[in-house]
Amino acid sequence: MAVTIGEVAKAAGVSVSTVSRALNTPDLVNAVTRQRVKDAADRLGYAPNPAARSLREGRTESLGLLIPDITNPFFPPIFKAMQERAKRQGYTLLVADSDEREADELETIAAVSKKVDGLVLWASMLPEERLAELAARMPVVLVNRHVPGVVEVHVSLTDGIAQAAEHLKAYGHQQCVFVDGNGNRPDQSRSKSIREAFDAHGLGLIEIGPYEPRFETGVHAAPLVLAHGATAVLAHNDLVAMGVLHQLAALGASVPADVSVVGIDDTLLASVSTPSLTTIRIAPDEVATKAIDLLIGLAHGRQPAQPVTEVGSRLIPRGTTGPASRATFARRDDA
Amino acid sequence: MAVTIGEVAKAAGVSVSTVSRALNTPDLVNAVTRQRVKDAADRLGYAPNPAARSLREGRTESLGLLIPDITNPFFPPIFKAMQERAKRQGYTLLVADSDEREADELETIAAVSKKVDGLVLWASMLPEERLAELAARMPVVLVNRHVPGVVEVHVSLTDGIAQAAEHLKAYGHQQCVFVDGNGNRPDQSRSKSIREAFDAHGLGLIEIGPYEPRFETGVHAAPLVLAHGATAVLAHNDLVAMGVLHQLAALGASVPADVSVVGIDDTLLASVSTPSLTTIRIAPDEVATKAIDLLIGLAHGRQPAQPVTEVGSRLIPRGTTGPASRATFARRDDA
DNA sequence: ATGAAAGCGCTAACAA
DNA sequence: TTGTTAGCGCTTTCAT
Repeated sequence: MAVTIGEVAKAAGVSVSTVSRALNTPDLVNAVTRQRVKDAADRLGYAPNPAARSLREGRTESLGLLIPDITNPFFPPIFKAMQERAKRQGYTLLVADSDEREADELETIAAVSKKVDGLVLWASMLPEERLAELAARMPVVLVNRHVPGVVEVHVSLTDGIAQAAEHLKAYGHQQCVFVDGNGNRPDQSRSKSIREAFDAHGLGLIEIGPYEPRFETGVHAAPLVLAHGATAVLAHNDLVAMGVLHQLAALGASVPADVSVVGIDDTLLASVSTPSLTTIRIAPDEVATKAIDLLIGLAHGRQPAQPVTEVGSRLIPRGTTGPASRATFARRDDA
Repeated sequence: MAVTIGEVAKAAGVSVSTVSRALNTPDLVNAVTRQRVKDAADRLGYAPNPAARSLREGRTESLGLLIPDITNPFFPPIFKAMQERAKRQGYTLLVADSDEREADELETIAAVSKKVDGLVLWASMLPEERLAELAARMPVVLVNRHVPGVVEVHVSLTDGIAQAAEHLKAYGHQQCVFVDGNGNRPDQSRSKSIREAFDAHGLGLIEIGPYEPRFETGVHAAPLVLAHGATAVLAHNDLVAMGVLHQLAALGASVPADVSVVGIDDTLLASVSTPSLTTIRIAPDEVATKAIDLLIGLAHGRQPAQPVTEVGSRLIPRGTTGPASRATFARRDDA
């Protein structure tokens, strides 16, 4: 067992309460005693036992983050930023991956909830009532789910999508395809805001899906894009976009000469693809900071003024978008 | 505060020790009492307070995993597999990202070590003595670091590299470039085993680097590959390989017709690239399982028979490797 | 300014 | 088979 407060007390020739005070509320102890205690603590390599402290205080100084799938390259930067932010405020961040399965998510929450002071639930699969219940029992911040009365950070793609529409319009595109990869996840369909933005810019939009947000979805979608005679594709996310790029190449269509492609998320995939992928970026640091700050606030009993915090997005133009081809690939094929 | 063992005891009309026993060592209590206790516990939604249990038991039922950078797509599957494995044995896995900075790593270890029963340190940046010290104080499993006497899982690229050499040889390649992206990380240079394997197969090998393991390293390396007249590249990892692919395309060289490219790690990048990337795979589940099992063993006082456990690798042939071009790209350029 | 002691929730002696 | 109780390490009254 490690060194305890009692041993420090003995070494410094004071009582345990003095040690506790010297370390936690230094103003309450005489300067020389304080120094003596601190020296002893350093010398012995004392560190408070978090379990004892938690038991006494009823707080763990830890936060939990539940995400659907850490292998989705969208999440690691988020986690990293949250961990950073939490650490700066003296909290440890505990991540858990729910694998997008409701049962696993429940199990994980059960296992983790008692070990943390609050939870960030990202795109939870749980039904609304369950989330409401949970939020009534402990501090909870939802991301990309909406439950009335529960604190939420809402990642809005509106700006990024509008910019994408404008970008494609400026390049002369007229007919686009949106590859929906939302499956049947709650509260997250991107379809509506995309339709609105494209309508507003007078761009033709064909939606296909919903499918699962996988590479193969993009592969599947690519020939449909050509068949529809569209010159641009907006994919559900970067991974799907990569599938589109892959299959367009296999079909002999070049990007962006024949077809322009836009992703969503600005993951590592976007920057390493060839050509590099035009995509819509949500500032991971901003979401992370807001969610963590809100959660720590809740853990300290501070309810935010607004239950919903918005985080914006923007287009990152890269190499997969360009002028619309005069003849669509399909028609050119006929020639 | 949540429901305690005392409340369950009262509800069931028994003492707290009976509740504890009914839940932890059911054989020690009368069947009907046991049932009564369990019912009461369920009804009240009782879950033991982990802080109290930890304090009492001296164990946390948590494990820590320290990795250099979670945004490296190599790690998420590892984490996921470890979390899975740990969960199955009743442990919570706590990941922390050290950002490849020794100071951060130390700080993180300080923050986390008291909250867990043991640590998996992946490619730690700490000096050997520090690791030895730490391992003397608590259960530690090293991955990709070697410190005498400390339990270690060693990921061996030997098999995968040998298969890559054989694969390239069979395709008629004669001159290859290895892009070293190891920087100055301890114990992890891939150079030696690569040289040995290529020598053994009579393949010419030019090493460039060491650089940092980044996309830009691959971009930088691509023209050098052509300048050396090589027809194949083995990159430090998939990310570097992606850089090579990107820049080869920019230089007008096609893959695999002009140059074959092999990565290492078999990350998501490899499967989504165009063409898909031939790479060397280390089974993430195997490393994860071994490391976690070893660590849990140590936490229970079981020293492994062998301090070092080996995990192998194998080549995953995909679309970036093919027959060597008769004329190298550089020479063809002269024509 | 400092010390003594209670008590957070739990498990495991020890008693009965 | 069950109950009583000590004690894990810590913070915080309450005294002094």
